[in-house]
Amino acid sequence: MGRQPCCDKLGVKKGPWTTEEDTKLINFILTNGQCCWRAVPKLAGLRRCGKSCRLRWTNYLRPDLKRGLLSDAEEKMVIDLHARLGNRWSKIAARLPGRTDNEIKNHWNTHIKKKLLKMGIDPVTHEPLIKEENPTDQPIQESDQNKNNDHQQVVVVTAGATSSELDNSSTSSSSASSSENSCNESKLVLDTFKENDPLLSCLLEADDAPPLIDSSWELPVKSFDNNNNNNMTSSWDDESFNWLFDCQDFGIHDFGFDNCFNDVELEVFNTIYDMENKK
DNA sequence: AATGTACTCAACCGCGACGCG
DNA sequence: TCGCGTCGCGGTTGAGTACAT
Repeated sequence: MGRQPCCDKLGVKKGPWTTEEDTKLINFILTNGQCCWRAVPKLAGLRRCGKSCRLRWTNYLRPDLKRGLLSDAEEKMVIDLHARLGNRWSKIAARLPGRTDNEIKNHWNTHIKKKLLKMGIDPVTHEPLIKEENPTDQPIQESDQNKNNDHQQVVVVTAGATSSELDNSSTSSSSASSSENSCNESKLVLDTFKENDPLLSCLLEADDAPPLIDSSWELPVKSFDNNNNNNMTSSWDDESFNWLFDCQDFGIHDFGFDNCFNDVELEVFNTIYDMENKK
């Protein structure tokens, strides 16, 4: 007996989303918030599987998403977190505000992996790829890694920081190989690294804080006037409006938001829209 | 200009985790 | 405790695009 499909396959559309579908989904989430994803397609009038709706929203339509390539600081952060957490992209993404697990995963596979390999670093173990010095293919002990000047910074930072700083339950291969003895020594190097990288430092200092992306993400629906959905007092600021442009060159009218925002917000929106068009 | 190849990234699939009755 | 339904995650795919020949 096979597993039940996540949704009724019959009549469920697959493939790229159209602007119209995006509009429907956005309108629905904005007016109802994120509820039972399984029910979303039906309620929003979409011929999509709930899973697909959730993915589309979290990976593409969410207003707090950053677009474009990861910055150098973000890349460093991803490498460091990957060394600690392994392929737990959602955990990594949670520490990078505005970035999705899918985006980070893709970036890792297409950019970072190659970069690390070019630098002679195994992207899986974060250890040097020097066969001559390690002919038995045995994992390199951390004390040995520290002697390798060529890769010292990255290797020490990535491997050394694996020890329960972030996540005690980490099961990545690199985490499993880290030893308690070298923890303090590596921590010192990590601190040095953090000093040289303000963003990394900032993010690492917030280890005990809840995931940034979750706490900061607030749906405008909270500000809806229940008596009149058209009279929304949105919590979105100008930056959020900008997202609508940065996202995929949509305009507010494409989403049919004309009725969702009040006059002031529409005016702000139109001003931004005009500015964007003049660029 | 036409064709082949490499690359990117949105989207899908299947599985495990979790919550609830 | 067990079974079921749902959600979220990570791996993978494939369409679209860029670049090379």
